[in-house]
Amino acid sequence: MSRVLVTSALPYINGIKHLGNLVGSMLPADVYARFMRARGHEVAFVCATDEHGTPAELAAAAAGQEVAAYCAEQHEVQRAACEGFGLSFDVFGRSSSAQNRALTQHFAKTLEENGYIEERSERQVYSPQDGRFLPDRYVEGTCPNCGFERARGDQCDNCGKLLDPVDLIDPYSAISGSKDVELRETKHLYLLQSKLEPEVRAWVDAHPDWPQLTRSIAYKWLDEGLRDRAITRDLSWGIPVAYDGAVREGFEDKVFYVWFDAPIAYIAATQELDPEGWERWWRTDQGADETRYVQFMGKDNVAFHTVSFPATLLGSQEPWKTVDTLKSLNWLTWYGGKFSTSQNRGVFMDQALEIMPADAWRWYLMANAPESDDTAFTLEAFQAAVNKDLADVLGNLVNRVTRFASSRFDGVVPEGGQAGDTEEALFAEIDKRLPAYTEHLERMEFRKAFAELRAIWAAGNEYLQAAAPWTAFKEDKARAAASVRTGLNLIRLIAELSAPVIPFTAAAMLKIFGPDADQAWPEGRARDLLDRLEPGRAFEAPAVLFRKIEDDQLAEWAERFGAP
RNA sequence: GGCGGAGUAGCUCAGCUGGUUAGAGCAGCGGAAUCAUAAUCCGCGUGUCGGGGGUUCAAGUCCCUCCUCCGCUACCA
Repeated sequence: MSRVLVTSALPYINGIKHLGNLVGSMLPADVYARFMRARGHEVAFVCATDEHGTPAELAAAAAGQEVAAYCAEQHEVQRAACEGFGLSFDVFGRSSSAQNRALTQHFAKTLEENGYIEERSERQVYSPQDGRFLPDRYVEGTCPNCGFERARGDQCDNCGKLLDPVDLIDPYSAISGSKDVELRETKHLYLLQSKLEPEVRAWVDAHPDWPQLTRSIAYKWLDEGLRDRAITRDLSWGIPVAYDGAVREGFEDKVFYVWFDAPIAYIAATQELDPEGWERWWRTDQGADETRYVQFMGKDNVAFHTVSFPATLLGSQEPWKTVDTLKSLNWLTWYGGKFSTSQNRGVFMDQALEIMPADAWRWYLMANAPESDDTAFTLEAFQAAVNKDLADVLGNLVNRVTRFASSRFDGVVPEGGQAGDTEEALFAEIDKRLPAYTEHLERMEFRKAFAELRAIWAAGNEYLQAAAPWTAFKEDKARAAASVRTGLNLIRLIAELSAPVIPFTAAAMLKIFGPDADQAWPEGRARDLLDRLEPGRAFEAPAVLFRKIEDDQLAEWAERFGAP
């Protein structure tokens, strides 16, 4: 038993997330956190909404709301959706919390005291009509390279060329469309990452076990030379640039940059979770050196977690816990293209739960997680996975065993008979697959893990087919009793093994045998694991676990969600 | 443009440091069984391993080159 800190990349506040966001970090983190808990570890599973930045302000304005009210509302919407998906966060905080404000200001102050922060002046695009400075991508204009008329200030979407807003011909505000844009002088705090490069590099060097993708992204940044970066922005919504309650002179209309405060919210959310004991998760001098810290994120986020955030932590020269293991995932695509809110392409978390139970999504998404490459989501594949894997293989196994046992053995675990060759074959298979499954989960290789789990479900059907208690019942009742008892034990075992990925279903399966079922991760030999239910114990055949997806439903969804 | 990832059966993917006839699930075809959600189980895979060139006794696996997709490229988050 040890302590495991699990964080999921923070979902941005501007609206409910789609399935790709879900499987990109929050869902795999949940599966891992559940598995770690079952293994007996003390787990803190931490997430929060990432609430600052220009998009939040714009989304609030578009909704006609004050940004604080908008964020509060959207936080609740996202929290509810996560709960619906069974995401077992120990805390789902907010980057706008008081805790995060204090911590972010603390880090900035400490970094400055250590000589890693300085003020610099620069010129940025300002829009008088919008009354705000415009981030590069909110300035649009004609591309000087290809003539595309809606090129963004950071890059042209048409020819792909990297741009500077001042390069644009006829620039205008992407927010209001105003052509009245100008360059204005503004000063900001810069984090001198260049001075922290040796520390960050040494820290990355100390983690040779990271995945190739993760390491190569980190070294890419390091090898190019870490650049100093501005950690403040000209915005009103965010964490004030203040130390000890006093706003820094000249920074009255500025806040910390969202990417500076967002990862700090991992710590702040842990404080929300455990105001007294949070330090044992985060301070290596307070026990965190015995904590294993695992982060989940999409591939776009890797640099921030391997370079930027560590630079903040290391630069503080305080004993903060840094990440031990990173799991980065690729993208889930909508039929090979991008999920898109504005163009109504794809399924979003709230819609998903309207049409199918959480476990159906959880199973499909995790069994097909985009681990090695981007992966296409299709409704057809989803239908196949739900109908075949969940309804036919798993659901039907539970149904056939419990119904047969109920009708022939009066709803109690039958006694009599002994394990024979058929059972031995099952034991052998479980003894091979269960350790493989466990190992894959330990390594966070989810596709492999759930292929193994599915094989265990199938092994149940194979066993039943071979044991054929319906035949044995007629000539050798003891033999049938032994088979049914093994089958019932198998259902319990399968429930325990399936709980990290399909927790709702697993709970329903365990309930078959009463409310007191042990939920620890199964350890030991199949022979013993499949002989835990005492004969005579009553059980109740459950309702059908999974409803199938019919073709006409699929057609309706395809229409609704914009399937190509 | 630069860096990184990926391109394997109709679909979604495995294939470790090069070594017997390239695998799994789904879909498809044939059979068995009938406890069960017409659910299960068994059997069936001649694929230019993106194209081309090279190294080697031997390459999906190493090298070169070209093509396609994706991410990052530090002011979207």
